Amino acid sequence: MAAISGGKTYHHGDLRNALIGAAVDLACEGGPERVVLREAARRVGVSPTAAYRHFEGRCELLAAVRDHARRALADSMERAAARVPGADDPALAAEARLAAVCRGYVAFAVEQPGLYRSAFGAPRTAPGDGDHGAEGGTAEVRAFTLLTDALGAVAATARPPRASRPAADAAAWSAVHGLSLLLLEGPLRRLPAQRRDDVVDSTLAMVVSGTRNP
Amino acid sequence: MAAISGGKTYHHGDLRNALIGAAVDLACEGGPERVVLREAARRVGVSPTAAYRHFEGRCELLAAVRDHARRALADSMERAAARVPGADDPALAAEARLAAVCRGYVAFAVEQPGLYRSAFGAPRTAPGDGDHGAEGGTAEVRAFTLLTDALGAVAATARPPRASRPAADAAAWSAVHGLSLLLLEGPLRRLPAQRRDDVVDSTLAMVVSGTRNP
DNA sequence: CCCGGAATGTTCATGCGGTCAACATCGGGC
DNA sequence: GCCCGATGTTGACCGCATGAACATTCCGGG
Repeated sequence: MAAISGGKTYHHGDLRNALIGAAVDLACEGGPERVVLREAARRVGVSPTAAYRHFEGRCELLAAVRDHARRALADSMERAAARVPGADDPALAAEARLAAVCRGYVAFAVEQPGLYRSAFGAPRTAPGDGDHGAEGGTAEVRAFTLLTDALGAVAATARPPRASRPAADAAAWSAVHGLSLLLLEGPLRRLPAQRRDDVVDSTLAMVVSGTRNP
Repeated sequence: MAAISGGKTYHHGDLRNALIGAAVDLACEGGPERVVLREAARRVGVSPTAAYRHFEGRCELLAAVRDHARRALADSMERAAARVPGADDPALAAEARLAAVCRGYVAFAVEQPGLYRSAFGAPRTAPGDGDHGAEGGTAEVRAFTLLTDALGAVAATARPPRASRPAADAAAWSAVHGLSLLLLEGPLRRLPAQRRDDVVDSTLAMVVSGTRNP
């Protein structure tokens, strides 16, 4: 059995998930650099090296955290989008949804800084190790899919139907991602909440405007 | 004397700068996380703890690297701006300069990834230490000033002269910063060079468009 | 010209983290 | 009921940040 038996046995039963949980907590508390094998093991009440039975090493644990963080980010975006009331004008509705999705993105970054910072970034621990994990192209990041779809919907309703948006998706993503990081660890951190809203609004305006106009 | 005497004396003569130099090299090679006191000391040919006579600790060394990186970034932007030919139409000239400044920004990030990544980010080493160093507001980052000025020039030549750009500067900065990071360590890394240019163009178009339109 | 303190480096020691190898224990399949 | 493989544990090694005590050098009085 792999259940949660009360008494602590020699074998944990679900160490892998327990470690991931602890690692996620660590990431929430202090970002990816805080995710430390020994500490995660300590929290689970297991010896420092037990993790190696379930992960290649720290990198792989971080990768698990990263996946969790990406899922959580996408969830935040979907929740934000779900809250926007429908509109009659499809164009307006599309724009509202785009804005909501973006807000959900930034909101997650601001509310879960540690987790957000763990969501991206190549596995960069050893100096000369490319990432051997998966991560094919830009896909597989649901957050990106959500953004792209919302963007596509706006473009589809544009007055002169836009034909090619060569890389407009990436541009929009750049904006929200950059904004998030500037707010989190960049020079925009420690910005009074109200000014922060201004900045967010400005950026979203830029994104929407850039989507609507050629 | 504090010069570069040939024979190695007990006293180095200019250890501080030598260490900064080594640290900058390290940052170039592997980003901020590669900046390690012991390695820098090793490269300079000095004992591991000698650095403590010149820096509080690793954080302060990193701060020195960060300042260097920011200067280099701003230089890259200025160089890029200096290369754009003048135009007759002041509005077009302003837009061209804005684009050039942004390109200089992204170019630096792509050409000097390690250094670029060292240029921002709060000094985050110990879990619970806010940064005690300076870093007042958003100022003092010459790169930001360059961007803001270029942006202001575009806004000034806009057909309906824009009155308030509440935080449009930050929006533009978000775009270039986010783009840089996505290209560097985000899902846009390992993008073929040509597609990369598309993405850059798209983003700049969004920035300019957002500046021109309400 | 000589001396003593202040700078600047060095050595030694502590503690944390990643990772490996050898050993212990448990859980099932035969 | 026994044996093997999966899962944990101990112990050890190495690199790094950092602090304390000691060594060397420089420089400004006297």
